[in-house]
Amino acid sequence: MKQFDKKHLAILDAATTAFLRGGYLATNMEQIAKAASVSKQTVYKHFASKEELFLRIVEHVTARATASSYRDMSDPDTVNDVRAYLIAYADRELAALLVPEVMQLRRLVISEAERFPKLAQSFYRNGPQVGFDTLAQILERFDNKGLLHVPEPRRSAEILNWMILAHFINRAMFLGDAALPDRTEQRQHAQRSVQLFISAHSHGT
Amino acid sequence: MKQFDKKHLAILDAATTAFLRGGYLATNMEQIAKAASVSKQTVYKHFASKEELFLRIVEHVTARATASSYRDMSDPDTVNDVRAYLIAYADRELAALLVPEVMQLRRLVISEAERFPKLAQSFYRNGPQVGFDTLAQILERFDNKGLLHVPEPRRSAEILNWMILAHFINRAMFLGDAALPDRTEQRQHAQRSVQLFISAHSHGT
DNA sequence: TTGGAACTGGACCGTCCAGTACTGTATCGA
DNA sequence: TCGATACAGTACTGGACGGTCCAGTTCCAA
Repeated sequence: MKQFDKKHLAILDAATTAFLRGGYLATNMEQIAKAASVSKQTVYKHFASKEELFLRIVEHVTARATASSYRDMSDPDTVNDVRAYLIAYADRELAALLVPEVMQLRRLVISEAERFPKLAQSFYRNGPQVGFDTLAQILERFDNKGLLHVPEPRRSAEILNWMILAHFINRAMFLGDAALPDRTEQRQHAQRSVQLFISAHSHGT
Repeated sequence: MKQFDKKHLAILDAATTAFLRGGYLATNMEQIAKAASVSKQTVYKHFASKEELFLRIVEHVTARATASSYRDMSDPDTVNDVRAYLIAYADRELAALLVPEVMQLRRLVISEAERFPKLAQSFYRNGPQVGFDTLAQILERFDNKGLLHVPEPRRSAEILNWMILAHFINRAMFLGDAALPDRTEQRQHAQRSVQLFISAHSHGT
């Protein structure tokens, strides 16, 4: 690996940590340079401005978080046990999203939603909305196969998605990452919320 | 009203607007002074520092928002129509919380959760947690009267609360206050989420 | 080995901002 | 009416920070 690329990554890394921790305004370019063991000039050689560096980083972290969440799920068409499938889905989502990095990213994007509205829109599209879409497709398949009664898959997906995630995410937004639930608590919550949803959407109720 | 109190209120007002709009760091004391038609000296006569002014304002707005939300609900013990009662509850909560002021306050507190952790904790206790408590009590009464089957009222309250609020709040966090739903959409959502909850918690399911 | 690109370290510029100091004026209670 | 207090307006201090500049050094490919 070239020296150039090494420094580039070091800067990205240091900037990611710094911005996620302190937000946009509270982070200064000298901190970043020092944390990357690099001179300020070098930072500006790689990134035209503080703003550009910030945008690149958010983009990067967003992509990483989304990718880790909605991957490797088995095809809902080959599934019979709806309950087990949805619990597995919920559990995976909780495990992927309830981590400090994603929580910090959320805080950061919300903080800067006024200053960088496009950034916030992009985050929402590539984050939560992907979750709704994925879940809506799954629910629609189950409805088609007669396994579940879901006349409005998109609405139901939005509600179910937040039944799974909202409490822990919101708690962490305010009380910090120390308030994030451990895996045991996550699994219990996955079961509870999916059970509630299925009870309401089984046929004959 | 004394001149002193008039200025005091003018400063509070101007600072509220400024901080809610731009956040802590992006707001400066001269803006506030000018917006309040007051000299900077006068601002510092009333509030020792930027930080103190900020804390007072958040406290003030939090109290106002909480008060407007959980008030004037009829006694759940005298109620027979659980569905209508919960829909009214949900609808009131949506109408009270899905307003720009509360959304801006949420963004602000989340932004500053690192810098002012006590503030964020206080917001969470006086906001969301009050909602959980209120709702948990209601559900417990209904369970006691045999109108609903809710073995874990606290957990159920957390889930129901976010079924009602999470989607719109999260959308507004990222897409801005223009994405807030109108009253019609709020009412529909109140019905949908309460209906889902009740379907799952009726006896015999 | 050599030439150019990348780099360091630090000085530097312009700007912004919290908080203070000072001068003169309006307000108000006794 | 008189004295104290609050006030406007403005200049100022001290420090932080984004971004630039420059002189000298290190790295690397040809």
